[in-house]
Amino acid sequence: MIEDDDRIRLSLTLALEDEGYTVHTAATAEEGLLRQQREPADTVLVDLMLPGIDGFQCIRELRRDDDVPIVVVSAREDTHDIVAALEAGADDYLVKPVAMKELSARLRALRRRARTGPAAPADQLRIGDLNVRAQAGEVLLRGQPLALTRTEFRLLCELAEHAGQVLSRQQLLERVWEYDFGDERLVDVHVGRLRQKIEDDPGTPARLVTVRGLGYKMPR
Amino acid sequence: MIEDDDRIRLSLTLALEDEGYTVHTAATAEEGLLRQQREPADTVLVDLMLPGIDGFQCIRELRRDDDVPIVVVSAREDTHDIVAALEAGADDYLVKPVAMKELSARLRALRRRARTGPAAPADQLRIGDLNVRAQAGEVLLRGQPLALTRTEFRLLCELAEHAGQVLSRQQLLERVWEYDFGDERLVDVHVGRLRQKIEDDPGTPARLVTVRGLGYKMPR
DNA sequence: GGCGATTTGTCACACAACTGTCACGGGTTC
DNA sequence: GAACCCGTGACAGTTGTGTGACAAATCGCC
Repeated sequence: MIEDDDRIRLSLTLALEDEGYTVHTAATAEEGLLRQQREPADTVLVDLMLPGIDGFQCIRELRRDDDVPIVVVSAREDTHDIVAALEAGADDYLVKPVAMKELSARLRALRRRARTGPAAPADQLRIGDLNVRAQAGEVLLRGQPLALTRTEFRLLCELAEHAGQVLSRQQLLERVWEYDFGDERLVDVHVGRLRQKIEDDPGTPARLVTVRGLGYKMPR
Repeated sequence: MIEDDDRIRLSLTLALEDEGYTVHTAATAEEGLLRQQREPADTVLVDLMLPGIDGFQCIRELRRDDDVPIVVVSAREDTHDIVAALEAGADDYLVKPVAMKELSARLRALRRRARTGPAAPADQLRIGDLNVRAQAGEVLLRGQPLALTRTEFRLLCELAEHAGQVLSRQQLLERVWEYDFGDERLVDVHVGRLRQKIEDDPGTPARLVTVRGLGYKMPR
Protein backbone atom coordinates (compact mmCIF):
# COMPACT_ATOMS: atom_id res chain seq x y z
CA MET A 1 0.00 0.00 0.00
CA ILE A 2 1.37 3.33 -1.07
CA GLU A 3 -0.43 6.04 0.89
CA ASP A 4 0.88 9.17 2.54
CA ASP A 5 -1.88 9.80 5.06
CA ASP A 6 -0.84 8.03 8.25
CA ARG A 7 -4.37 7.64 9.57
CA ILE A 8 -5.77 6.09 6.44
CA ARG A 9 -2.73 3.89 6.02
CA LEU A 10 -3.07 2.52 9.51
CA SER A 11 -6.80 1.89 9.40
CA LEU A 12 -6.66 0.22 5.98
CA THR A 13 -3.75 -1.91 7.03
CA LEU A 14 -5.54 -3.12 10.12
CA ALA A 15 -8.70 -3.87 8.17
CA LEU A 16 -6.82 -5.76 5.47
CA GLU A 17 -4.87 -7.76 7.99
CA ASP A 18 -8.16 -8.75 9.53
CA GLU A 19 -9.08 -10.19 6.14
CA GLY A 20 -5.98 -12.31 6.20
CA TYR A 21 -3.74 -10.21 4.00
CA THR A 22 -0.16 -9.42 4.78
CA VAL A 23 0.36 -5.71 4.20
CA HIS A 24 3.53 -3.79 3.47
CA THR A 25 3.25 0.00 3.50
CA ALA A 26 5.09 2.93 2.01
CA ALA A 27 4.42 6.66 2.46
CA THR A 28 5.83 7.78 -0.86
CA ALA A 29 5.90 6.51 -4.43
CA GLU A 30 9.69 6.31 -4.34
CA GLU A 31 9.63 4.12 -1.27
CA GLY A 32 6.85 1.97 -2.67
CA LEU A 33 8.57 1.41 -6.00
CA LEU A 34 11.80 0.44 -4.33
CA ARG A 35 9.98 -1.88 -2.01
CA GLN A 36 8.12 -3.52 -4.88
CA GLN A 37 11.43 -4.15 -6.58
CA ARG A 38 13.03 -5.65 -3.49
CA GLU A 39 10.24 -7.85 -2.24
CA PRO A 40 7.32 -7.74 -4.66
CA ALA A 41 3.81 -7.83 -3.29
CA ASP A 42 1.19 -9.68 -5.30
CA THR A 43 -1.18 -6.72 -5.33
CA VAL A 44 -0.56 -2.97 -4.99
CA LEU A 45 -2.89 -0.36 -3.49
CA VAL A 46 -1.95 3.19 -4.38
CA ASP A 47 -3.18 6.67 -3.55
CA LEU A 48 -3.13 9.33 -6.25
CA MET A 49 -2.04 12.38 -4.30
CA LEU A 50 1.43 11.68 -3.12
CA PRO A 51 4.36 13.93 -2.33
CA GLY A 52 7.14 13.73 -4.92
CA ILE A 53 6.31 11.33 -7.73
CA ASP A 54 2.53 11.34 -8.03
CA GLY A 55 0.18 8.41 -8.25
CA PHE A 56 -0.20 8.37 -12.04
CA GLN A 57 3.54 8.31 -12.58
CA CYS A 58 3.88 5.71 -9.88
CA ILE A 59 1.39 3.44 -11.65
CA ARG A 60 3.26 3.79 -14.93
CA GLU A 61 6.53 2.90 -13.22
CA LEU A 62 5.00 -0.12 -11.55
CA ARG A 63 3.42 -1.23 -14.78
CA ARG A 64 6.57 -0.77 -16.78
CA ASP A 65 8.13 -3.96 -15.61
CA ASP A 66 5.48 -5.73 -13.64
CA ASP A 67 2.10 -7.24 -14.29
CA VAL A 68 1.05 -6.86 -10.67
CA PRO A 69 -2.61 -5.99 -10.03
CA ILE A 70 -2.93 -2.29 -9.11
CA VAL A 71 -5.88 -0.75 -7.30
CA VAL A 72 -6.20 3.00 -6.86
CA VAL A 73 -7.77 4.30 -3.68
CA SER A 74 -8.24 8.01 -4.01
CA ALA A 75 -10.33 10.89 -2.71
CA ARG A 76 -10.61 12.30 -6.22
CA GLU A 77 -13.82 11.22 -7.84
CA ASP A 78 -13.44 13.05 -11.13
CA THR A 79 -14.08 10.88 -14.17
CA HIS A 80 -11.01 12.43 -15.68
CA ASP A 81 -8.79 11.13 -12.87
CA ILE A 82 -10.37 7.70 -13.00
CA VAL A 83 -9.79 7.42 -16.72
CA ALA A 84 -6.24 8.68 -16.42
CA ALA A 85 -5.39 6.21 -13.67
CA LEU A 86 -6.85 3.27 -15.58
CA GLU A 87 -5.07 4.38 -18.74
CA ALA A 88 -1.84 4.57 -16.80
CA GLY A 89 -2.23 0.91 -16.01
CA ALA A 90 -4.40 0.59 -12.91
CA ASP A 91 -6.87 -2.28 -12.75
CA ASP A 92 -9.47 -0.71 -10.50
CA TYR A 93 -10.30 2.60 -8.87
CA LEU A 94 -12.14 3.24 -5.63
CA VAL A 95 -13.18 6.57 -4.21
CA LYS A 96 -12.52 7.36 -0.55
CA PRO A 97 -13.98 6.78 1.85
CA VAL A 98 -14.04 3.14 0.84
CA ALA A 99 -16.31 0.51 2.27
CA MET A 100 -13.99 -2.17 3.54
CA LYS A 101 -16.29 -4.92 2.29
CA GLU A 102 -16.21 -3.48 -1.19
CA LEU A 103 -12.46 -3.08 -1.26
CA SER A 104 -12.08 -6.62 -0.10
CA ALA A 105 -14.51 -7.96 -2.71
CA ARG A 106 -12.83 -5.98 -5.48
CA LEU A 107 -9.44 -7.27 -4.40
CA ARG A 108 -10.70 -10.81 -4.50
CA ALA A 109 -12.24 -10.31 -7.93
CA LEU A 110 -9.06 -8.80 -9.29
CA ARG A 111 -6.84 -11.45 -7.80
CA ARG A 112 -9.11 -14.15 -9.14
CA ARG A 113 -8.79 -12.64 -12.58
CA ALA A 114 -5.06 -12.09 -12.34
CA ARG A 115 -4.41 -15.56 -11.04
CA THR A 116 -5.61 -17.22 -14.19
CA GLY A 117 -2.69 -15.43 -15.77
CA PRO A 118 0.90 -16.48 -16.24
CA ALA A 119 1.93 -18.48 -13.21
CA ALA A 120 2.72 -15.76 -10.73
CA PRO A 121 4.90 -17.27 -8.05
CA ALA A 122 2.96 -15.71 -5.22
CA ASP A 123 4.26 -16.62 -1.82
CA GLN A 124 0.82 -17.05 -0.36
CA LEU A 125 -1.79 -19.28 -1.92
CA ARG A 126 -5.29 -19.88 -0.75
CA ILE A 127 -7.14 -23.01 -1.78
CA GLY A 128 -10.43 -23.15 0.03
CA ASP A 129 -9.68 -23.17 3.74
CA LEU A 130 -6.07 -24.07 3.13
CA ASN A 131 -3.50 -21.30 3.28
CA VAL A 132 -0.07 -22.08 1.90
CA ARG A 133 2.67 -19.64 2.84
CA ALA A 134 5.60 -20.69 0.76
CA GLN A 135 8.08 -18.25 2.19
CA ALA A 136 7.15 -18.76 5.78
CA GLY A 137 7.28 -22.47 5.08
CA GLU A 138 4.00 -23.06 6.81
CA VAL A 139 0.54 -24.23 5.91
CA LEU A 140 -2.62 -23.23 7.71
CA LEU A 141 -5.77 -25.30 7.65
CA ARG A 142 -8.69 -23.19 8.85
CA GLY A 143 -6.11 -20.95 10.47
CA GLN A 144 -4.43 -23.81 12.30
CA PRO A 145 -0.83 -24.54 11.34
CA LEU A 146 -0.11 -28.04 10.05
CA ALA A 147 2.97 -30.06 10.82
CA LEU A 148 4.15 -31.15 7.39
CA THR A 149 7.43 -32.72 6.46
CA ARG A 150 9.60 -31.08 3.85
CA THR A 151 8.50 -33.39 1.04
CA GLU A 152 4.86 -33.10 1.95
CA PHE A 153 5.22 -29.35 1.97
CA ARG A 154 6.82 -29.16 -1.44
CA LEU A 155 4.28 -31.56 -2.85
CA LEU A 156 1.45 -29.47 -1.47
CA CYS A 157 3.00 -26.27 -2.84
CA GLU A 158 3.32 -27.74 -6.28
CA LEU A 159 -0.25 -28.93 -6.31
CA ALA A 160 -1.58 -25.71 -4.80
CA GLU A 161 0.26 -23.57 -7.29
CA HIS A 162 -1.49 -25.39 -10.09
CA ALA A 163 -4.81 -25.76 -8.34
CA GLY A 164 -7.48 -26.87 -10.74
CA GLN A 165 -5.22 -28.68 -13.12
CA VAL A 166 -4.07 -32.24 -13.07
CA LEU A 167 -0.42 -32.96 -12.44
CA SER A 168 0.89 -36.32 -13.53
CA ARG A 169 3.05 -38.43 -11.28
CA GLN A 170 5.88 -37.81 -13.69
CA GLN A 171 5.50 -34.03 -13.44
CA LEU A 172 5.40 -34.22 -9.67
CA LEU A 173 8.48 -36.41 -9.55
CA GLU A 174 10.34 -33.90 -11.65
CA ARG A 175 9.19 -30.83 -9.80
CA VAL A 176 9.11 -32.01 -6.21
CA TRP A 177 11.85 -34.62 -6.21
CA GLU A 178 13.82 -33.40 -9.19
CA TYR A 179 13.98 -36.93 -10.48
CA ASP A 180 13.56 -37.50 -14.16
CA PHE A 181 13.16 -41.20 -13.72
CA GLY A 182 12.19 -43.36 -10.80
CA ASP A 183 9.22 -45.09 -9.36
CA GLU A 184 6.05 -43.12 -9.80
CA ARG A 185 4.43 -45.00 -6.95
CA LEU A 186 6.53 -42.89 -4.64
CA VAL A 187 4.14 -40.07 -5.37
CA ASP A 188 1.16 -42.16 -4.29
CA VAL A 189 2.68 -42.87 -0.95
CA HIS A 190 3.37 -39.24 -0.19
CA VAL A 191 -0.01 -38.19 -1.42
CA GLY A 192 -1.45 -40.70 0.99
CA ARG A 193 0.59 -39.30 3.86
CA LEU A 194 -0.32 -35.75 2.95
CA ARG A 195 -3.97 -36.70 2.91
CA GLN A 196 -3.75 -38.01 6.43
CA LYS A 197 -2.91 -34.46 7.45
CA ILE A 198 -4.99 -32.23 5.24
CA GLU A 199 -8.15 -34.22 4.67
CA ASP A 200 -11.03 -34.35 7.12
CA ASP A 201 -11.74 -37.88 5.96
CA PRO A 202 -8.63 -39.27 4.25
CA GLY A 203 -10.73 -42.13 2.96
CA THR A 204 -12.71 -39.82 0.71
CA PRO A 205 -10.31 -37.07 -0.32
CA ALA A 206 -11.79 -33.66 -1.08
CA ARG A 207 -8.85 -31.30 -1.15
CA LEU A 208 -6.39 -33.51 -2.95
CA VAL A 209 -8.17 -35.72 -5.40
CA THR A 210 -6.86 -38.35 -7.74
CA VAL A 211 -7.72 -38.31 -11.40
CA ARG A 212 -7.47 -41.90 -12.37
CA GLY A 213 -5.04 -42.56 -15.16
CA LEU A 214 -3.77 -38.99 -15.12
CA GLY A 215 -2.49 -37.98 -11.73
CA TYR A 216 -3.56 -35.73 -8.88
CA LYS A 217 -5.06 -32.30 -8.51
CA MET A 218 -6.45 -29.87 -6.00
CA PRO A 219 -9.84 -28.50 -6.98
CA ARG A 220 -10.12 -24.73 -6.92
CA MET B 1 -25.03 -6.44 -23.07
CA ILE B 2 -27.82 -7.83 -20.97
CA GLU B 3 -30.10 -4.94 -20.01
CA ASP B 4 -33.87 -4.75 -19.91
CA ASP B 5 -34.34 -0.99 -20.15
CA ASP B 6 -34.69 -0.18 -23.84
CA ARG B 7 -33.49 3.41 -23.50
CA ILE B 8 -30.35 2.57 -21.61
CA ARG B 9 -29.63 -0.36 -23.86
CA LEU B 10 -29.87 1.78 -26.94
CA SER B 11 -27.80 4.67 -25.66
CA LEU B 12 -25.07 2.42 -24.26
CA THR B 13 -24.97 0.44 -27.47
CA LEU B 14 -24.57 3.55 -29.58
CA ALA B 15 -21.88 4.92 -27.31
CA LEU B 16 -19.95 1.64 -27.29
CA GLU B 17 -20.21 1.30 -31.03
CA ASP B 18 -18.76 4.79 -31.27
CA GLU B 19 -15.80 3.45 -29.35
CA GLY B 20 -15.38 0.74 -31.93
CA TYR B 21 -17.01 -2.17 -30.12
CA THR B 22 -19.42 -4.57 -31.73
CA VAL B 23 -22.37 -4.96 -29.39
CA HIS B 24 -24.89 -7.76 -29.13
CA THR B 25 -27.84 -7.10 -26.86
CA ALA B 26 -30.33 -9.13 -24.89
CA ALA B 27 -33.24 -7.94 -22.78
CA THR B 28 -33.30 -10.90 -20.41
CA ALA B 29 -30.78 -13.11 -18.69
CA GLU B 30 -32.17 -16.17 -20.43
CA GLU B 31 -31.68 -14.59 -23.84
CA GLY B 32 -28.21 -13.35 -22.93
CA LEU B 33 -27.05 -16.71 -21.62
CA LEU B 34 -28.28 -18.49 -24.71
CA ARG B 35 -26.62 -15.94 -26.91
CA GLN B 36 -23.34 -16.26 -25.07
CA GLN B 37 -23.45 -19.99 -25.58
CA ARG B 38 -24.20 -19.71 -29.28
CA GLU B 39 -21.80 -16.98 -30.28
CA PRO B 40 -19.71 -15.99 -27.28
CA ALA B 41 -18.80 -12.34 -26.84
CA ASP B 42 -15.40 -11.52 -25.38
CA THR B 43 -16.85 -9.28 -22.68
CA VAL B 44 -20.27 -9.19 -21.03
CA LEU B 45 -22.09 -6.16 -19.58
CA VAL B 46 -24.96 -7.05 -17.33
CA ASP B 47 -27.64 -5.20 -15.41
CA LEU B 48 -28.68 -6.49 -12.01
CA MET B 49 -32.40 -5.93 -12.09
CA LEU B 50 -33.73 -8.16 -14.79
CA PRO B 51 -37.06 -9.87 -15.28
CA GLY B 52 -36.91 -13.64 -14.75
CA ILE B 53 -33.44 -14.82 -13.81
CA ASP B 54 -31.81 -11.91 -12.00
CA GLY B 55 -28.39 -10.43 -12.56
CA PHE B 56 -26.61 -12.29 -9.76
CA GLN B 57 -27.80 -15.65 -10.95
CA CYS B 58 -26.99 -14.66 -14.50
CA ILE B 59 -23.40 -13.88 -13.50
CA ARG B 60 -23.05 -17.22 -11.81
CA GLU B 61 -24.38 -19.02 -14.87
CA LEU B 62 -22.00 -17.15 -17.12
CA ARG B 63 -19.09 -17.80 -14.83
CA ARG B 64 -19.88 -21.46 -14.42
CA ASP B 65 -18.31 -22.50 -17.62
CA ASP B 66 -16.75 -19.42 -19.01
CA ASP B 67 -13.92 -17.14 -18.05
CA VAL B 68 -15.33 -14.17 -19.94
CA PRO B 69 -14.85 -10.72 -18.37
CA ILE B 70 -18.10 -9.54 -16.75
CA VAL B 71 -18.94 -5.92 -15.90
CA VAL B 72 -22.04 -5.02 -13.93
CA VAL B 73 -23.80 -1.77 -14.74
CA SER B 74 -26.51 -1.18 -12.20
CA ALA B 75 -28.55 1.57 -10.60
CA ARG B 76 -28.10 -0.05 -7.21
CA GLU B 77 -25.23 1.50 -5.32
CA ASP B 78 -25.49 -0.49 -2.14
CA THR B 79 -22.19 -1.93 -0.97
CA HIS B 80 -24.04 -5.14 -0.31
CA ASP B 81 -25.06 -5.46 -3.97
CA ILE B 82 -21.59 -4.62 -5.17
CA VAL B 83 -20.02 -7.26 -2.96
CA ALA B 84 -22.61 -9.86 -3.95
CA ALA B 85 -22.09 -9.23 -7.66
CA LEU B 86 -18.32 -9.44 -7.36
CA GLU B 87 -18.57 -12.58 -5.29
CA ALA B 88 -20.86 -14.10 -7.89
CA GLY B 89 -18.06 -13.71 -10.38
CA ALA B 90 -18.24 -10.20 -11.82
CA ASP B 91 -14.99 -8.39 -12.54
CA ASP B 92 -16.16 -4.82 -12.13
CA TYR B 93 -19.21 -2.85 -11.00
CA LEU B 94 -20.36 0.56 -12.16
CA VAL B 95 -23.25 2.57 -10.81
CA LYS B 96 -25.70 4.19 -13.21
CA PRO B 97 -25.68 6.71 -14.62
CA VAL B 98 -22.26 5.78 -15.96
CA ALA B 99 -19.80 8.18 -17.51
CA MET B 100 -19.10 6.73 -20.91
CA LYS B 101 -15.44 7.60 -20.65
CA GLU B 102 -15.14 5.71 -17.41
CA LEU B 103 -16.95 2.65 -18.69
CA SER B 104 -14.71 2.64 -21.69
CA ALA B 105 -11.56 2.99 -19.62
CA ARG B 106 -12.67 0.24 -17.25
CA LEU B 107 -13.44 -2.04 -20.16
CA ARG B 108 -10.01 -1.42 -21.60
CA ALA B 109 -8.35 -2.08 -18.25
CA LEU B 110 -10.28 -5.29 -17.77
CA ARG B 111 -9.65 -6.54 -21.27
CA ARG B 112 -5.98 -5.76 -20.91
CA ARG B 113 -5.90 -7.81 -17.73
CA ALA B 114 -8.00 -10.65 -19.10
CA ARG B 115 -5.95 -10.99 -22.23
CA THR B 116 -2.79 -11.71 -20.30
CA GLY B 117 -5.04 -14.27 -18.66
CA PRO B 118 -5.76 -17.92 -19.33
CA ALA B 119 -2.48 -19.58 -20.02
CA ALA B 120 -3.96 -21.82 -22.66
CA PRO B 121 -7.53 -20.95 -23.51
CA ALA B 122 -7.32 -23.46 -26.32
CA ASP B 123 -7.68 -26.40 -24.00
CA GLN B 124 -11.21 -25.50 -23.02
CA LEU B 125 -13.91 -26.59 -25.43
CA ARG B 126 -17.58 -25.79 -25.17
CA ILE B 127 -20.21 -27.82 -26.97
CA GLY B 128 -23.63 -26.68 -25.89
CA ASP B 129 -23.87 -27.17 -22.14
CA LEU B 130 -20.87 -29.44 -22.11
CA ASN B 131 -17.55 -27.96 -21.08
CA VAL B 132 -14.39 -29.96 -21.73
CA ARG B 133 -11.39 -28.84 -19.74
CA ALA B 134 -8.42 -30.77 -20.92
CA GLN B 135 -5.87 -29.45 -18.46
CA ALA B 136 -8.09 -29.93 -15.46
CA GLY B 137 -8.83 -33.40 -16.76
CA GLU B 138 -12.50 -32.80 -16.21
CA VAL B 139 -15.72 -32.36 -18.10
CA LEU B 140 -18.56 -30.21 -16.87
CA LEU B 141 -22.17 -30.83 -17.84
CA ARG B 142 -24.24 -27.77 -16.96
CA GLY B 143 -21.47 -26.85 -14.57
CA GLN B 144 -21.46 -30.21 -12.83
CA PRO B 145 -18.29 -32.26 -13.14
CA LEU B 146 -18.68 -35.69 -14.73
CA ALA B 147 -16.83 -38.79 -13.62
CA LEU B 148 -15.40 -40.09 -16.86
CA THR B 149 -12.84 -42.80 -17.33
CA ARG B 150 -9.68 -42.12 -19.24
CA THR B 151 -10.95 -43.72 -22.44
CA GLU B 152 -14.30 -42.00 -22.22
CA PHE B 153 -12.52 -38.74 -21.68
CA ARG B 154 -10.28 -39.12 -24.67
CA LEU B 155 -13.17 -40.27 -26.80
CA LEU B 156 -15.21 -37.27 -25.79
CA CYS B 157 -12.30 -34.92 -26.45
CA GLU B 158 -11.82 -36.33 -29.89
CA LEU B 159 -15.48 -35.99 -30.75
CA ALA B 160 -15.78 -32.55 -29.16
CA GLU B 161 -12.75 -31.28 -30.98
CA HIS B 162 -14.39 -32.17 -34.26
CA ALA B 163 -17.91 -31.23 -33.23
CA GLY B 164 -20.22 -31.14 -36.19
CA GLN B 165 -18.34 -33.64 -38.28
CA VAL B 166 -18.72 -37.38 -38.40
CA LEU B 167 -15.84 -39.52 -37.18
CA SER B 168 -15.69 -43.11 -38.37
CA ARG B 169 -15.04 -45.96 -35.99
CA GLN B 170 -11.73 -46.46 -37.74
CA GLN B 171 -10.70 -42.85 -37.15
CA LEU B 172 -11.68 -43.06 -33.51
CA LEU B 173 -9.79 -46.30 -33.04
CA GLU B 174 -6.69 -44.70 -34.44
CA ARG B 175 -6.95 -41.45 -32.53
CA VAL B 176 -8.26 -42.58 -29.18
CA TRP B 177 -6.83 -46.08 -28.94
CA GLU B 178 -3.91 -45.70 -31.29
CA TYR B 179 -4.86 -48.97 -32.91
CA ASP B 180 -4.66 -49.27 -36.65
CA PHE B 181 -6.53 -52.52 -36.66
CA GLY B 182 -8.87 -54.16 -34.22
CA ASP B 183 -12.53 -54.59 -33.58
CA GLU B 184 -14.52 -51.52 -34.44
CA ARG B 185 -17.31 -52.67 -32.18
CA LEU B 186 -15.12 -51.58 -29.29
CA VAL B 187 -16.02 -48.03 -30.17
CA ASP B 188 -19.72 -48.78 -29.93
CA VAL B 189 -19.36 -50.08 -26.43
CA HIS B 190 -17.52 -47.04 -25.21
CA VAL B 191 -19.87 -44.69 -26.95
CA GLY B 192 -22.65 -46.47 -25.12
CA ARG B 193 -20.92 -46.05 -21.80
CA LEU B 194 -20.20 -42.42 -22.50
CA ARG B 195 -23.83 -41.83 -23.33
CA GLN B 196 -24.89 -43.20 -19.99
CA LYS B 197 -22.99 -40.32 -18.47
CA ILE B 198 -23.54 -37.38 -20.78
CA GLU B 199 -27.02 -37.94 -22.15
CA ASP B 200 -30.18 -36.98 -20.32
CA ASP B 201 -31.92 -39.92 -21.95
CA PRO B 202 -29.27 -42.37 -23.15
CA GLY B 203 -31.98 -44.15 -25.14
CA THR B 204 -32.40 -41.19 -27.47
CA PRO B 205 -28.97 -39.59 -27.74
CA ALA B 206 -28.83 -35.86 -28.37
CA ARG B 207 -25.26 -34.85 -27.65
CA LEU B 208 -23.50 -37.83 -29.18
CA VAL B 209 -25.44 -39.12 -32.15
CA THR B 210 -24.75 -42.02 -34.45
CA VAL B 211 -24.66 -41.58 -38.18
CA ARG B 212 -25.65 -44.94 -39.47
CA GLY B 213 -23.08 -46.53 -41.70
CA LEU B 214 -20.53 -43.80 -41.07
CA GLY B 215 -19.77 -43.35 -37.40
CA TYR B 216 -20.51 -40.86 -34.64
CA LYS B 217 -20.61 -37.14 -34.20
CA MET B 218 -21.46 -34.40 -31.75
CA PRO B 219 -23.80 -31.77 -33.15
CA ARG B 220 -22.65 -28.21 -32.65
C1' DG C 1 30.33 -37.65 17.28
C1' DG C 2 26.67 -40.53 18.89
C1' DC C 3 21.87 -41.82 19.58
C1' DG C 4 16.97 -41.82 19.37
C1' DA C 5 13.25 -39.98 16.66
C1' DT C 6 11.51 -38.74 12.45
C1' DT C 7 11.30 -38.94 7.63
C1' DT C 8 11.91 -41.23 3.28
C1' DG C 9 11.75 -44.65 -0.32
C1' DT C 10 10.60 -49.54 -1.56
C1' DC C 11 7.75 -53.32 -1.70
C1' DA C 12 3.82 -56.28 -1.65
C1' DC C 13 -0.85 -57.10 -1.14
C1' DA C 14 -5.80 -56.06 -1.60
C1' DC C 15 -9.29 -53.98 -3.70
C1' DA C 16 -11.77 -51.24 -6.82
C1' DA C 17 -12.27 -49.50 -11.36
C1' DC C 18 -11.70 -50.00 -16.10
C1' DT C 19 -11.26 -52.42 -20.51
C1' DG C 20 -12.11 -55.42 -24.25
C1' DT C 21 -14.73 -59.38 -25.98
C1' DC C 22 -18.72 -61.71 -26.94
C1' DA C 23 -23.34 -62.83 -27.77
C1' DC C 24 -27.99 -61.62 -28.19
C1' DG C 25 -31.74 -58.92 -30.01
C1' DG C 26 -33.98 -55.08 -32.18
C1' DG C 27 -34.00 -52.11 -36.03
C1' DT C 28 -32.88 -50.83 -40.89
C1' DT C 29 -31.81 -51.49 -45.73
C1' DC C 30 -32.16 -53.72 -50.00
C1' DG D 1 -36.74 -62.29 -45.75
C1' DA D 2 -31.75 -61.98 -45.56
C1' DA D 3 -27.93 -59.32 -44.65
C1' DC D 4 -26.30 -55.79 -42.12
C1' DC D 5 -25.81 -52.26 -38.53
C1' DC D 6 -26.13 -50.89 -33.95
C1' DG D 7 -27.18 -50.92 -28.71
C1' DT D 8 -26.48 -53.28 -24.58
C1' DG D 9 -25.74 -56.46 -20.71
C1' DA D 10 -22.59 -59.84 -18.83
C1' DC D 11 -18.05 -61.25 -17.69
C1' DA D 12 -13.23 -62.15 -17.06
C1' DG D 13 -8.75 -60.20 -17.43
C1' DT D 14 -6.07 -56.14 -16.73
C1' DT D 15 -4.70 -51.93 -14.79
C1' DG D 16 -4.48 -48.31 -11.35
C1' DT D 17 -4.59 -46.87 -6.64
C1' DG D 18 -4.53 -47.00 -1.41
C1' DT D 19 -2.13 -48.59 2.37
C1' DG D 20 0.55 -50.98 5.92
C1' DA D 21 5.09 -52.79 6.91
C1' DC D 22 9.93 -52.15 6.96
C1' DA D 23 14.72 -50.75 6.32
C1' DA D 24 17.68 -47.03 5.07
C1' DA D 25 18.62 -42.27 5.45
C1' DT D 26 18.34 -38.04 7.73
C1' DC D 27 17.60 -34.89 11.45
C1' DG D 28 17.74 -32.86 16.04
C1' DC D 29 19.82 -32.74 20.20
C1' DC D 30 22.90 -33.15 23.46
